[in-house]
Amino acid sequence: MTARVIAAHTDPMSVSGHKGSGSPSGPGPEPHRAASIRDVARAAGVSYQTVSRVINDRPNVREETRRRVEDAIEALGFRRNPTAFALASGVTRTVTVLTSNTTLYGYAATLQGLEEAARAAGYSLGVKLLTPEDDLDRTLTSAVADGGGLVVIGFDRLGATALDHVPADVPCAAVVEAPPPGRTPPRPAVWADDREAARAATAHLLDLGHRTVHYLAIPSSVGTRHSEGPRAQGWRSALETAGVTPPEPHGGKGWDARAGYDQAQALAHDPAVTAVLCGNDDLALGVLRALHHAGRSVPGDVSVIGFDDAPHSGFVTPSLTTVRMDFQGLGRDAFALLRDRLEHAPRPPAPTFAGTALIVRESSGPPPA
Amino acid sequence: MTARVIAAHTDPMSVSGHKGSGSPSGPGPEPHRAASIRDVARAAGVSYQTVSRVINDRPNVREETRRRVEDAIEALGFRRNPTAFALASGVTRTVTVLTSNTTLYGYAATLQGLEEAARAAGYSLGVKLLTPEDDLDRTLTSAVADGGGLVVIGFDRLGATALDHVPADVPCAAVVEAPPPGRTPPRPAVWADDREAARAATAHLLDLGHRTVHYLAIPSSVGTRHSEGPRAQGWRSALETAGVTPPEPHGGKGWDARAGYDQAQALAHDPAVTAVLCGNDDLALGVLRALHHAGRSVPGDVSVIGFDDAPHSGFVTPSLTTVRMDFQGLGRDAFALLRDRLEHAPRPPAPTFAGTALIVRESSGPPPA
DNA sequence: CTGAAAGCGCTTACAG
DNA sequence: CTGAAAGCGCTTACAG
Repeated sequence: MTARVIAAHTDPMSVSGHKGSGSPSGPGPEPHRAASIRDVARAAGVSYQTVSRVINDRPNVREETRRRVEDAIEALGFRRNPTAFALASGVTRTVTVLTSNTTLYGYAATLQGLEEAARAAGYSLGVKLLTPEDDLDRTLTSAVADGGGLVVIGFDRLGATALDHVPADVPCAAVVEAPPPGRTPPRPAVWADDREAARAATAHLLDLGHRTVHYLAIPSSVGTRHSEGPRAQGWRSALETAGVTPPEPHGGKGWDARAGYDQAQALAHDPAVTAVLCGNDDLALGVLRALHHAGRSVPGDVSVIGFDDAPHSGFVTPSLTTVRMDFQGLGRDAFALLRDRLEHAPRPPAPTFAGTALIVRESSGPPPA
Repeated sequence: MTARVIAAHTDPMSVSGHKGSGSPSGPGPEPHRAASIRDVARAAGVSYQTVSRVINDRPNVREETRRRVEDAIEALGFRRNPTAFALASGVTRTVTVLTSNTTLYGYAATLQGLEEAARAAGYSLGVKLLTPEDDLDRTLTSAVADGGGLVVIGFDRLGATALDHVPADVPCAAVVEAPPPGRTPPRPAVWADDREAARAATAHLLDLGHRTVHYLAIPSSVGTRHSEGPRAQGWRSALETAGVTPPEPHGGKGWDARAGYDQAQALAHDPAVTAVLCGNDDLALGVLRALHHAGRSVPGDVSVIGFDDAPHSGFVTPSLTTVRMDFQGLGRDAFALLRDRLEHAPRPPAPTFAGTALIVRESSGPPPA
């Protein structure tokens, strides 16, 4: 019933504190001031500007001089101080991602794609959590002050709002739930074709013979009242195409299995319901559970389809028919967009095509006879 | 089947580039050089050192002067440049977390706890992913160069190895799988009592009447050959206490449901097996699935217990008996440890007691008669 | 209580 | 091809 904390105070001197030639305390390597550009210059017998040229791969350095400097760098274990670099050059190889969540599968996977791309490009990655209680402007200002660029994950309302508040002159890319409205998008952004994916999932159920399909929504980043998210739109459009009047959508109040369970009560107990499309897999798990408690079988009595293809969705029973998304690809693409913006790329980034795909498993089938 | 990328190049000027009084391009606010300490000083009619005093809450500033400076700060929207602050002061309010994973529940939740604590303390949080392919020393050097402190998530071998390689003079705290061996721990660290939790879970199964309990392991951060992780130890110890010879543990080759499914084949098809403790909930889901495919019911034929209590574990069928962990608490505590180290706290941090708890649900019950 | 100086580690012009 | 100067925005002593 306990978590333990143990503290070891082995080194009373802060490495970040100003150096003094303090006597080495205790065993181990003595606190070692990092070599600076001047130390390297001295060791190589050149001026420190020349060192700067070498570490920045600038031309106009004699081959032999360059070699001597490189040897000194190696010998002293020199690494350029990123803080000083940032201050002097005005360039920060940093990307800060703003997100309201880091544990839900879609968010976590997007974050991972972002991280991989950032690391590959030599960027550091920062994370700032968006919370309703927190002062949004404060969070944004502090993110901007950190330098570098911003990537906002705009899957939900909080993220979308944050995106709207990013000052126009701050380099920023976004991964969003749906294409921004209007012809001149305010920001570089990436998104998956959720609308089409939802349409295909709904059509799959209709093709199976269901007379209609109910929808349990995730909270959307776009208006809750007058408009709905792309997944809901795709569902609605598939029904309309088939000449079916869409029933009232459910949900919209949460993302997790508990929210799915709670919000599916009405659906689960309505014998007319034979097919439910869910805004994500967690919600679908909750629906499965509600159906179980209502004594209805899946897919015998009711078919259920999820969204996102979380790693465990193929291993629950019944395994979940769902839409596979490429969140990591979205993250990578968003980083690429930001980087182009940051580094003044001459050409606009090439469109990439990461896929969505309907994965049919056990939870969907024909309606009861 | 597509993800779309759209690029908007609304602002050709980089905000991070050196300012020039560039003509404002297009609509929107013109690129605005952030106010500096000198701008504030000018506006307030004082020297910039006085501004420095005010923003650092230093004494020895006349009340009226302070007020004038604060007004100027407000009027100009001044925010101290963190990069310059870091360079001049040698203090970086940044924590970089090193982790091999960001999507598995335990990692993601720990990260979230870290983020919350960091934000509350006014620290920025960076994330660096640890990969087997990557050069560990390079990753570490770059993390250290970013300044501030490190928190490494040492749940697995990669994390534990990284922790071992952190130079002794770098401020660092860790969240680890098990208490560090030896009496003088090398680093401030936090951990939960996994051993005791696994013991309790195993005892629960024994109390239910099972003759023995099998174990499906997660990969451990500690030696795979001569030693085993704390969860395995707790399981083993509970069996031994009950006078039962522990069977050979399974698993150790992966963390997710697929790994659980694959590694549970032998257990699932062995009629003598009536109880399985799993290293985490994902593994348990895979075991449930393997059992289902083998035609064995849970908990009728076999009881299954997981670890971690992931958010959906209560909503699968059968719902999972599992051990609830306080990963967020672990993250918060690790940050507190690091902060104390960074800010030279006089007192060692007080031990905190975050809980683990056995949550009994549907997947465990008495053995078949 | 307040100001003038020097410096953090680097870069970008500007000389030679 | 290489060096001396000025500056990034702030802080920490040091004067008054």
